Amino acid sequence: MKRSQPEEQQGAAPNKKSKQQSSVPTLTASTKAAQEAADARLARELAESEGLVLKERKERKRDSGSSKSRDMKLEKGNGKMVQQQDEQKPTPKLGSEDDSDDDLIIVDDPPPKPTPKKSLASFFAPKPQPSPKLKPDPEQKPSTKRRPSASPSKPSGGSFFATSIKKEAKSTPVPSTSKLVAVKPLDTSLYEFNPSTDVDTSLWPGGRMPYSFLTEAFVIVSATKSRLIISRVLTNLLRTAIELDPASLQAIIYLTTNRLGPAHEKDLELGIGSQVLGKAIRDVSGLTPAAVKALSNKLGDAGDIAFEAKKTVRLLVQPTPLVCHKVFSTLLSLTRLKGSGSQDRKTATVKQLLVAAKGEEVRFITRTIVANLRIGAVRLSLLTALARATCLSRKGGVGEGEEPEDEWWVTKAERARVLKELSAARKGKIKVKEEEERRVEQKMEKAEQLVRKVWARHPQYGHLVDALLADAFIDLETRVPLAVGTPLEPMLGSPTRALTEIYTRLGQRPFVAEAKLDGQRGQIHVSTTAPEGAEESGQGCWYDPLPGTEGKRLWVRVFSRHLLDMTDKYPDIAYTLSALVHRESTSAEPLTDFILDCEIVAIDPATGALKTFQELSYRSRKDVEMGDIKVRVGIYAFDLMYLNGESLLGLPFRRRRELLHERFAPLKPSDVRLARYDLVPSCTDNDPEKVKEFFEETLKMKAEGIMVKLLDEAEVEVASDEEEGSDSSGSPSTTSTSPSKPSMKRKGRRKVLPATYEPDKRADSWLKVKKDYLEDLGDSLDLIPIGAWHGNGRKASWWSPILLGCYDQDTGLIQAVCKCMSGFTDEKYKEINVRYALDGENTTKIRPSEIEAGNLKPSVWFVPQEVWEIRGADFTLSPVYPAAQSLLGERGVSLRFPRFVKVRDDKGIEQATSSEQLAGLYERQSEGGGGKARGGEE
DNA sequence: GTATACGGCTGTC
DNA sequence: GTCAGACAGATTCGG
DNA sequence: CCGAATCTGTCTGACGACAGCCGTATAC
Repeated sequence: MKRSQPEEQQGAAPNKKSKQQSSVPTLTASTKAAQEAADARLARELAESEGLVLKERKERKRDSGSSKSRDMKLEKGNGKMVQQQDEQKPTPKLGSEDDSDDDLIIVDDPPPKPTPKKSLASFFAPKPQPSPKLKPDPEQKPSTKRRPSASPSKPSGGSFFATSIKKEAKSTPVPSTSKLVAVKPLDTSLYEFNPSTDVDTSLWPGGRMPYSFLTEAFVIVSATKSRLIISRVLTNLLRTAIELDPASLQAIIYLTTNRLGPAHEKDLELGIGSQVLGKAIRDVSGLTPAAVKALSNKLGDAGDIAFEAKKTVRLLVQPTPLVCHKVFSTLLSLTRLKGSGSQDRKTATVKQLLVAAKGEEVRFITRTIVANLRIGAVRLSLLTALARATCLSRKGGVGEGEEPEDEWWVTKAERARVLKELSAARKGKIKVKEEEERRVEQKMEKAEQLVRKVWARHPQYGHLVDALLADAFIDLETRVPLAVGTPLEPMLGSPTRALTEIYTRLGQRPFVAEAKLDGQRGQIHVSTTAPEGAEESGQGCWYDPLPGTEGKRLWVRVFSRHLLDMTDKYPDIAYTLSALVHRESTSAEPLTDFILDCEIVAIDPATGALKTFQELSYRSRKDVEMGDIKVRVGIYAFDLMYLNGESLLGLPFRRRRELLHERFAPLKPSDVRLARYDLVPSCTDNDPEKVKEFFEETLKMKAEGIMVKLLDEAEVEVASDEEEGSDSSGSPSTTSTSPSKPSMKRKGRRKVLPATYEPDKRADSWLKVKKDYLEDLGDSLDLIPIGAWHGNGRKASWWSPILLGCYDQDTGLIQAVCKCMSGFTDEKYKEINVRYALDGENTTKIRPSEIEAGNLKPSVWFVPQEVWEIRGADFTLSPVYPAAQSLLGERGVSLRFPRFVKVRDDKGIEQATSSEQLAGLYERQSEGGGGKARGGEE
């Protein structure tokens, strides 16, 4: 790849010789790649310094005087450690700077970076009081409601800290954690909170942020639903990291977003789920499987279970505190455990973590391990927090103590002014509405927008964080640019319930309707000059033209919808692109690099007919060789985000589409082993009849429906009701002569719909109309609820999912068809709980003989008695559900995307959808006819 | 020791 | 993929 | 005119069917 181009430098100025100021280090392709490599290296090093891969650790230790001697123990059997923990009895000596006598992995390396100063803290900080209240914040309405106690583990009332710490203090002689508590709680107002004085770092091991500190933030965050509070806590958390332990920032971010690295990085699977973890919990706590099971039914969350289970365990020895960056690198190291015996080693490590974790740490480390943090904050909350934290605690770009007031930086002085204003306002002294605060808020919002924008185009925390730490927001977009080789978040469409809704949403603005093919989304990156460093780091792949074919040597990388790297799943795609680039190489402007958005669909290589999604999924996923491809695919392109060194994201769809059609005409390689390349079928005629025809056509080719895309930016009225199209087309400045009826509530606000490519947005300028959204087209069945499982998390007190069956009229048996958990309101769940109460007469522990359910084992069986209408998208051939199996052969029929619609009071179980009907519906579907498929209706 | 069946995890929609 | 629930902010209504 | 009620946009989490992959336990 060439020099990185500032993306979206408006006006498509064709030639931009890298105009970066030399003073602003930019993240060019090369540095970026180098960066990725460095990331990887760092990760490796971290991991190697851990107990698992440890090699030269001893040596290093010896050098650095402060070492602990026991690492070796770890080296032989991790599994033993747990036991040892329990048995050792030396009393922990608090605060002695060598306080780790026991040496679970995750501890104690001397800090890699100079320790942040922390002296001040001890002066200003009053004694840490262990009860930072979750107080409603001064400038916000007091909406600090706790979550309903549906998740039973949550502290109910009172300060959680206070209680948890008290307990801790009781059970352990030395309440070391209480010393780590923030002197001001993390939900302190942003204007008041000041990491360098308000956090007691005196016990931070080596100056690194302890895991318990992070956990505190988690506790507060998960105790509230208020986004404002969440954002504030996360902001303060990141600020303390930036100011006191920047080296941990990345680890902290990954830990709170519950990821181990960028999505597109390979081999980041933990391979640990609730089962493996359950075993670890049993081992550590000594509880019986039954006891754990009971907890599980009650709590419905792995972390809560671990927390409860661990309560019963008394450790004689206080484990050394966990530290954020170590926890992270330990998790990363789990990722690398492969091969025979790896399972045991993994559980051993997990057990060590569990043993080392204290109190709330147990809950969250467990959730982290099963990749379900349930904190009410993921990516987006974190990005805003990161932006705000950078505004408030910026590191880069300024010298020590310097605080220039500029458009980004929120200085101490400004914060003080806001505080003053707020307190004055509270006393009623000022009429003016918090001007100062508004100004500062706007500053931070601007920063949020920027960070989100940059993220969407380059979703990689490592790069983002480094860039922010180095130079905050200055030229951020060019330093962390859209780049070939790094995926961008895909643009999404918003669901649309009816074809007519297109016009109420878009008026008469010109649009294109495209077939929404049923395959797998692909984001294809191609370059004739690979991004530097890409090869070493194993990203993407060079493809030489296949022997005997025309092609061009190309570097290719393919990403999935969630940005996972699936390059080696589709070599046939790479070769096709090679042929395509070769074809264009004689044109005036040959293709050098580009990013395509497309759908990859299984096809019949002979006829080119599209095949079903299920058939696509038969394709192997790893290291596919051209020789043994069994499932042929076609590439159906629908958008172009980058072309020959320039980002096209800022162009209207009309232009992007033109470029796509001009430069990327269909290609049917003569070599059948290659993928076909085509443009997605589309219809530019906006006449409602034509659109409807097209929609039906797409159904015939086994598409799910259509995507409707606005061609040019437009200002549209948000529809009042039926008022649409007819008038709203022309001048946008309708000034609304208070439209028609005064009774109409909304008088139609106007809003701008961009036709640009908006990564990571479910934009209203893309509308997806799927057949199963449509009232009269999708498949709906009438099924009998026959069993259920205990719900998890939010649904821990309900039955969820619920097993459903159809009625086999020949045998009178009820055959399981699918599970269903979507479409129920909380109200409905309550009703279900009443009717199918665990000890009531409508449930049984053992399977009623009239139910046929294969190997499925729900927690309860329902006595069949009612019929529910269930909607789904497609029928699938199922290896696990017995429905209609006798009629179809080896496999039964099940339903894709099942959801509850309503109860059919008018039907008895004999009138439920029958096995025959099911079989019929499946067969009709595979014949390819669309059409109405409604079971059980007379 | 090798071949096979199975359970668990992850990722696609 | 599906869905419902929840918060926050914008808009409208009621007095 | 202001506060309450209502609507909208956006985010979050709780789970569906299936497929392949991987490690482990079992059979030969």
